[in-house]
Amino acid sequence: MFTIGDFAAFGQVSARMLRHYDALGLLRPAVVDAATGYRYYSADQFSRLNRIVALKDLGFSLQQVGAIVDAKLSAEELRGMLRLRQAQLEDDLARSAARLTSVEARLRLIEKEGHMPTDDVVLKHIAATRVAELSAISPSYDGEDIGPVLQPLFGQLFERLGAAGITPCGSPVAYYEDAEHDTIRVHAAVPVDTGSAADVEILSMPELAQAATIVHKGDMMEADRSMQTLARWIEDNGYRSDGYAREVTLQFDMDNPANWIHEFQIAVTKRN
Amino acid sequence: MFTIGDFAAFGQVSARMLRHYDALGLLRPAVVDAATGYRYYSADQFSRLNRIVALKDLGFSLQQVGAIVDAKLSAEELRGMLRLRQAQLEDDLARSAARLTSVEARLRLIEKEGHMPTDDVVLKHIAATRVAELSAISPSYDGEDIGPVLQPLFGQLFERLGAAGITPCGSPVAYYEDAEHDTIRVHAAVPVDTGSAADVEILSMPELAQAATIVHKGDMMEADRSMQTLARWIEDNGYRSDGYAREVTLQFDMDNPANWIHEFQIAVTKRN
DNA sequence: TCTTGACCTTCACACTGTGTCAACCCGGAA
DNA sequence: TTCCGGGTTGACACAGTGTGAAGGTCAAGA
Repeated sequence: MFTIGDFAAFGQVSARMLRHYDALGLLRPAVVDAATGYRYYSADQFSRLNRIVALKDLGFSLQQVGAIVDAKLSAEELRGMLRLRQAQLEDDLARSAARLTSVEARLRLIEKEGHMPTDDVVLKHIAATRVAELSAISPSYDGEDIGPVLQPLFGQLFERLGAAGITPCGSPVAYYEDAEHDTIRVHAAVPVDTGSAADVEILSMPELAQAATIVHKGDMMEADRSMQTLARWIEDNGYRSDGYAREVTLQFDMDNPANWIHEFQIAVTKRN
Repeated sequence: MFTIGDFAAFGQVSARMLRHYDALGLLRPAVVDAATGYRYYSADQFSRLNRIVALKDLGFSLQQVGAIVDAKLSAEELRGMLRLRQAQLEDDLARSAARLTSVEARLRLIEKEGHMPTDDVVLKHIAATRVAELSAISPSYDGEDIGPVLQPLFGQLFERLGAAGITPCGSPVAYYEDAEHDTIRVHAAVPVDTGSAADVEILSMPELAQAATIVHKGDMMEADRSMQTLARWIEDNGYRSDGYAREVTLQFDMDNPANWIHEFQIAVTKRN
């Protein structure tokens, strides 16, 4: 017979936990003194305790551990749980690794620049969106060329939507595609719930499973700054980017580009 | 201006969390309607939200995130936090990997044997212990040889301790060393707090930083069964064992070895 | 102007595993 | 008998997030 303290010390758990396991019915003391309430454990309860500890160390919750040790599960179910756990652990592993690269990337940045960046890149999932859009050709992927194409395009788009009585249900998005002869097709799109109009195209912008995003404040002429930060983050964190960035307009000010706020979203996949 | 729902949807957090961040002072809405209490966020708060999300994704607690984004920290402190985090992540990574091998080992076992083992191996840290002991030579490391040496040794040990008025403060431990001419030195030890006697040796059994342990029920003649389970676990989980196992007596019955309960403890280190 | 449905508010409880604190009781040694 | 270490119960705390109830608001359509 062991007192709770002795049993705990030997079993690598705290007395607190043994009481908790008692309360959960996971491990009942062999004897409880009716008068004093003292718990006494027998030596052969160590094997049950060990099962519990071993399972817990595998990362199972106490509830799962309870189900397993009380053999409420067939071998088949058990295998299922283990497989599930295995998958979760592989996931954990990947996530930890990704965090580690991120932290290391930040450390390198801080060593090099003496401070941490304040424009932060965030990985997002972007759902497919139904949009109304117009598109046109720009001679190059260059702020100077694109602006003059995009602005009137949005103007026209909103005008036509207004005429058709359609209200946008989200922020305007610009996106780009390579077109013939090294030109760029520029799309001006805006999410809409429902409705259609003959003079705008309605389509679904595909989801981006993983997109690296950054918020850019100010004139699009200075978009390069943010795009470089983004590119560097992608490089440093072990991703590869894919295609052109989408530009979501979060704040627009007709008169003062310095007040503009956009989010750039670029699809990425893990390298290796 | 975004309502909390829109801001949340765009920022990849739940509205619940935005309220929580507000409560923590981590991210206050740009405007709160005095009459209705509605929170409204401005577009340029996305960059702060992104910082928060990015830092949180690195695994920092909200409190730490708060300290970091409010720039209460020098670059030096920041670097310290990142280094610490880096170390923790490396740790996480190792732990996840170890769990994964364990789970995989169990899956293999279950595939091969159709059920999960009920004798569970647990990794423990064993602290250095002050013990009183006697030792003798056994011709081999073999149940048949060791038993007859060990039993009387413990008898004598307890007798002498009793005579010296010393009370053990833990369970008896047997351990082994190679001796000359392929013989084995057998130690019969028992933890004592204090006191000494001329006719027993007092020494400190060294700690075992990592020991794989298993509970063995029954006669020591059948110790092999448990030792094999132990050896296999060590192999399957990517450890290497080191020296002989210690045998801790948890339950002793003079008359019936079937009631004996021992724990075997063997020092291990990670392979690779 | 009224209804409706989606969205907002606060408050509160839940989860998990563990530590810690308080107030009090018990067992064995001096 | 007294004292101390250790036992008992009960409660609160952490962190981050989900969920639900009870009720107020906004915007669009009838």
